[in-house]
Amino acid sequence: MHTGYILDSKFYKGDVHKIAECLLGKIFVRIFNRNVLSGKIVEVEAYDGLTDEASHAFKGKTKRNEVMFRQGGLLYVYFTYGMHYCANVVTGNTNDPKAVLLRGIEPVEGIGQMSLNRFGKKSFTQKEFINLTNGPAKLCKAFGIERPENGTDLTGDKIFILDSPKLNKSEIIITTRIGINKSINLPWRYYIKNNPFVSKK
DNA sequence: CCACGGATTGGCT
DNA sequence: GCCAATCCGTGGA
Repeated sequence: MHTGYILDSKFYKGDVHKIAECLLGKIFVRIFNRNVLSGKIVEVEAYDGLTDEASHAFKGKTKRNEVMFRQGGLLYVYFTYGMHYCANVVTGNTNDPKAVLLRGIEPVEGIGQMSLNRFGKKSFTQKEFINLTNGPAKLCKAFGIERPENGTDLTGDKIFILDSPKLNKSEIIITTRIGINKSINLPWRYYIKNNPFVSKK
């Protein structure tokens, strides 16, 4: 099944930017109805509720964003555009609202189930394969992540991330975030060069 | 109370 | 490239 250790609470307590970059190449795992769904993280963005106007937490704690204000190592799931869920890894300590948005994952295990979740059918074309998880809302759909998963402890046994060797600097692109209107010049987006499951160039 | 827009996606021009 | 879909949080009257 898997190799590598489950990332522990210490990992998630660190600096959000370092964690964002470190998460590239690691394996995101969800146990879904007894099935193992997993994939390699290939694209992320960092959000800092204290200094970053684009962060959901910038204006303070609300019912929606309260998970971001808790300890690092939880999953922050939010609902947007009336139909989509997106998932973040919460980092840092209590009342230090920082998180890493998962924007692209390369499927590894449970691909048939992911297709079922995403398209309502088990088989898929080559084009649909890329389309399974190359976006923040797409990957949530494929992994079956919705409102009940908000606040899930990533050091538990339902959703967790497996360690993997550190990537080479030359494999990583660092650039500005996408889909936002504020703090648009911060270079807080990280992705793996040439990976087809990155949402956009 | 109402209007507006969103860390997106997919379909159509 | 443009825009509708569709819920919900936020802000102003």
